[in-house]
Amino acid sequence: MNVVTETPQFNSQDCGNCPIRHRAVCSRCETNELERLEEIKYYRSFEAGQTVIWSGDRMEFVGSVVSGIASLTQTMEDGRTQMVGLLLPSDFVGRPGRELAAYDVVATTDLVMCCFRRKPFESLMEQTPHLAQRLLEMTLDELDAAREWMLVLGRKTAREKIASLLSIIARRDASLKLHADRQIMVFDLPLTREAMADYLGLTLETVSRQMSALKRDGVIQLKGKRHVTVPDFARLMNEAGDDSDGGMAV
Amino acid sequence: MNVVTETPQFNSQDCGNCPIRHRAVCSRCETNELERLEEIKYYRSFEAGQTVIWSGDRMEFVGSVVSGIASLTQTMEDGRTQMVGLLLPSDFVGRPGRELAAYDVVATTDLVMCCFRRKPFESLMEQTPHLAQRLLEMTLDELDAAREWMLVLGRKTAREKIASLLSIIARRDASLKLHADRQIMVFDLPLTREAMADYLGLTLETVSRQMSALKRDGVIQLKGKRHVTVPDFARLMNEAGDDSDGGMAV
DNA sequence: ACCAATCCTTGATACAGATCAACCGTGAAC
DNA sequence: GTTCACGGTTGATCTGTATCAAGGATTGGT
Repeated sequence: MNVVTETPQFNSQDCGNCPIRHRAVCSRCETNELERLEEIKYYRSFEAGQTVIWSGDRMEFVGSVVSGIASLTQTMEDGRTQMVGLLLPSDFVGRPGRELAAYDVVATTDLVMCCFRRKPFESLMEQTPHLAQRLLEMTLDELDAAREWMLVLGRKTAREKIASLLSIIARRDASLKLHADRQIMVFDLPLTREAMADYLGLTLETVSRQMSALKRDGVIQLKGKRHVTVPDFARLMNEAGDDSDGGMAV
Repeated sequence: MNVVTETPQFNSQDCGNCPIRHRAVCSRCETNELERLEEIKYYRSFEAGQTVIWSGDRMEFVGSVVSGIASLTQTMEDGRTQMVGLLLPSDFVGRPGRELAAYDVVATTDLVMCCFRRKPFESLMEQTPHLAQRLLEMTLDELDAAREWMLVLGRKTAREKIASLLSIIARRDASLKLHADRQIMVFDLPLTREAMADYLGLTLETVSRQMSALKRDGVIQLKGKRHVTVPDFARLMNEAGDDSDGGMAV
């Protein structure tokens, strides 16, 4: 348990990002349910690189990412690792009903999480039907993301994999400008080359080479190692092997 | 819509396999809810190779596999395909709230599905909290399976991939004998070499070669192309690169 | 009995990405 | 100011899997 601070540095209003609470504030919630959710809520902060929870640890909480980025990682005995999920703000962590964590959760940037103690959360879920419905929606979205990623891992080339990852991060993180008829996107990569490799099922050398190739070919521009400009988002999508309309699975 | 028969060849009692109905028959269900579930239920049969639904089609139903095996498949414009899910008996198909199918669903063997018309199922779900809770559990299990598969696709060798697939099928399908201290498992492969390749992110030639190699090395025995005997399940698990205890993510 | 269609196996060769290795740039510690 | 650690780049070479190609086994149709 690598807790750095447990300072409640947000008040209730700041938690709009949290899909659980956000959804809880709805016409169907009775006041006391909302209060009970507040009672079991607390914040935790982590520094980049810290492990939030180890696979096999007892899960004392569920919660969602308020700010920063975390990753879900699986590791084989011989050290091969595969990132199985990227947790961006508003993503949910933890599984109601599960005692032990199945994956390592690592903060890849400084991270703030909105947590709920698991046991009381579970009982609240039984009494508050729309909590389960909301979690179901979120879980189905995650399942879609995982399946989309299976196509990336199983069938795409290294170059397509990189482009796929960049377009996912751009879609969720980038500041966007419209320029003539192109979408220009600018963002900071929250991942090291090694973390990108672990997500993409590649080595860090291959990631580095393909990043250089995409830069050379004008698909992206790099300032430093991490600051990325995508001059034409449709081109990036095309490099990723996806439909140019940028549509997600519907 | 490749419906072959819509004959209700099962009566209510036969549907014990269906997790939705199974769960519906519980102390918390009021009789009229159960009756409403019966009203919107119907069976559909498919022959091996038939497409249950195409990606992009309107989803008229959700449901679960009663017998046989189906696969969820994604295809890129250039024809590369990746299987993103294997649907075994009791697995759920379809997403409440989604209008259009995101994946092709194909019967890989003769298949019987227990279906519920989607719209009424959705309203029933809103009124019957434990249906959403049950679906949440099932979806979380699928998410775990998808993430386990991401490790297979991203980091395992061809030989390990084959062993992983065989052990998954063996765990769910095989008849099991205990012999001395070994677990002997016998089952029929429900997939062609090509379907295995699509699941594993390989070519069918590589699948064939690795099957031959596993046979040569005594990890499996083959009678014909499809009938598989695993003389020592722990050995197969070891070949898959997993813990020898055979445990799933918990 | 023959043919055609599937599904599968095996061999030869090509190539994408892994591996091994050297080196660069930056920022923190002393 | 030097050193060290870390993240990143690039080059040379190796190798696992894809690709291309030929042919075998089984099944069903005529």
